[in-house]
Amino acid sequence: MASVRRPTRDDVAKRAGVSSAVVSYVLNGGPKPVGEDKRQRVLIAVRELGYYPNEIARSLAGQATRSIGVITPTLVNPVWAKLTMGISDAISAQEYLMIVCDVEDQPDLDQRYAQMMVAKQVDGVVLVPTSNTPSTLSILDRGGIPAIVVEQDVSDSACVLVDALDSGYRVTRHLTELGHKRIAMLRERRSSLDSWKRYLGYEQALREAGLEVDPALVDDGAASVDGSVVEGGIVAAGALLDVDPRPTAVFAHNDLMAIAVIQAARQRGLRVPDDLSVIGVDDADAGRYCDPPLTTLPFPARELGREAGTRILAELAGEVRERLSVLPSPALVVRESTASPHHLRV
Amino acid sequence: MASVRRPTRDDVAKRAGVSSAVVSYVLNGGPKPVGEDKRQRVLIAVRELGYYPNEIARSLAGQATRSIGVITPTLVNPVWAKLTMGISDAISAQEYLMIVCDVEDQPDLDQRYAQMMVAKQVDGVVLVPTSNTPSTLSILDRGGIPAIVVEQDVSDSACVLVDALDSGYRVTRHLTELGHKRIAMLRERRSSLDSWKRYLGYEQALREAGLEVDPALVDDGAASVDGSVVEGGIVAAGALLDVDPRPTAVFAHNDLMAIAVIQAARQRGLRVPDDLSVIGVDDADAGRYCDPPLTTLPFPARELGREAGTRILAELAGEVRERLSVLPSPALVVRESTASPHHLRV
DNA sequence: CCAGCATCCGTCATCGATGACGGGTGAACC
DNA sequence: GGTTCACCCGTCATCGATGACGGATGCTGG
Repeated sequence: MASVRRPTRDDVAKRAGVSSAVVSYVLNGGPKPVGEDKRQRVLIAVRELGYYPNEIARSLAGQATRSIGVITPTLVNPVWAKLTMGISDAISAQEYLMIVCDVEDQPDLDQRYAQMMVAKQVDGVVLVPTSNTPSTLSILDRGGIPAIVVEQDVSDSACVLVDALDSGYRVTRHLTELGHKRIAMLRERRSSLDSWKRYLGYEQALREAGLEVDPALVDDGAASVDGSVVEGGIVAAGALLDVDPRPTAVFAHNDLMAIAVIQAARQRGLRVPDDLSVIGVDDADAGRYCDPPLTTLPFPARELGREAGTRILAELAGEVRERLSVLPSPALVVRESTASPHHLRV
Repeated sequence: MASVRRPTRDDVAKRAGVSSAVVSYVLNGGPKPVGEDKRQRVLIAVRELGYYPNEIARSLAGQATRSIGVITPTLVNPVWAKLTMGISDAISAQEYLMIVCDVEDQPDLDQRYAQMMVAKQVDGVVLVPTSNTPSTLSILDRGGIPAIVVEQDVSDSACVLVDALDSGYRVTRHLTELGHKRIAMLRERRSSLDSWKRYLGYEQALREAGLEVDPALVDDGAASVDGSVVEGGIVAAGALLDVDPRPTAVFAHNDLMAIAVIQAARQRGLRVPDDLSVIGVDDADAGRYCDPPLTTLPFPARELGREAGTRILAELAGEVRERLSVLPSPALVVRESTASPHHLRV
């Protein structure tokens, strides 16, 4: 374990035979120019000592810590993991570091983390929806820390989200174009905003296709299916499949719920896509390799994160932007879980 | 945007009519006791002002930043994401924060991150294998920052890893117990240590079952299959399946490669598990929902992370431990991709 | 009544940087 | 040769905490 004290700026100054301010000037481009000879001597001393400034001290003196906090539900859900990487993409290019806090359903942990962010003086925070966004936001606000909210539209706060209405519309449109008339939607209770907007897109696509919205075909699922538990979803999916007349297609809130639908269908002896088309959202690994491979609308998590990171940095730079950033979903990935309904096929 | 200056310790002192040292004493349990009246006044002032110490300043003065750095290949791979959460489990309980750096195959980025960790004075670093571990370690070491390496056995460094030999042994044993005689192994080139140790376990299990190790049945796969690309693995898997006489079981390095094996088998008209048993490692989502559901040995990523976090903290506390922590794998999850070989069944 | 000793608490140097400010130096010009 | 002005660069207050150190206060006992 190295225990030699790291060289400080004063050490450099001494070795170069200049004052410590000059070292700062050379390194940070001070307000005044520095003579060429001294500049060289500083540079040499820096190299010889392997000096680099202590960020902690720099943060104290300056006002910035060059770090961004990320408060997220859980990295176990690949969507949030990708989002986090997107943030990293955007900020690491500017030499910012990322402090990651995963809340994972622990009540009030988001607020405690927010408090720690304030104490640690991060320059900004990206907040992925957790239990109590508003109070978390107000802690940050009181601490004077700019925040940007992802996938939630909180009034007065900068937000980044995907165009969920369009997502719902495009998914549903894919099904109507295949000729489906009875299209069910399996929503998710928790992420209400998204689910609701997708529902509006669903309605819109149905209307455009001249179809009625049948409330019996819309279900709010069970508890959220977060990264692993399909089992719970199977029950909800089953309810949808038992409606009479049975739907010929199901639009599930995410891929895991879509897989639940597939399994529920299998339990009832229905074949996918012959008897039932199923479509999800996210483009999760599980959907890619399940049977049949799932048609899905990818969720642009990484791009979302990138946008969030970029916006936070822009805000720090004093740029003003629209309060909302709305990103489009990528193109639909059509695999084998969707097809025209039976009666239309040869 | 709140812009009012946060109260400082001096503000508290002034309001309580005491000196600033007393505030510190009350808050941190100073070396000397504080009179009850003043203590109360400080506490009241703290509450009224909503004061909490500035961590940056505290870090400068004290020597600790109460933060741990994590340098990881990518959070897109759920294994590392879970590992990261495990670290968080361990350290957040002690009010430590986690700085996450994902390197994602960018050469030298690990070293740049290490340098930033030193500059930021994190108290410790958990290093998940990236391209050049040794030089990254030496940067940290020169900076006087304790590090712990995960899933790599670097001499002289504290390491945390799973008992890969035992993993390989148990996976293979499952197959021999089912009665398989020709068992292939699909290794991974990149994470050589793990793959090699599992191979040793594989050998051991074969020997115990009185079987020969046939080099033709061991393949080093193509490039790593990291979180998404199964396609590349299919080719390597195919080569294994074309050996004559054909293996009746394949032990794949991870679930995604196992899925590749399943797909290669399907391309050849082989049925799993009737004609071929397939087993993977990790317990990934994809394996749970693929067809047939994959038998797999879960990889205790979260526990690994927890152990790494705990050890770093222990080291900071001055506790001395064994250089190596070796964790066992969890119990095998038997699903439907493994069965007794054809000729043994009724 | 005062020395002696606890007990409290305030002063201040320190951590390692930043950058405003002002003083010194030398060249140019009159 | 003296003034003036640029141009450099060193001094020092500051950021917001910590905690060693020693001074003041009050109580006790001789």
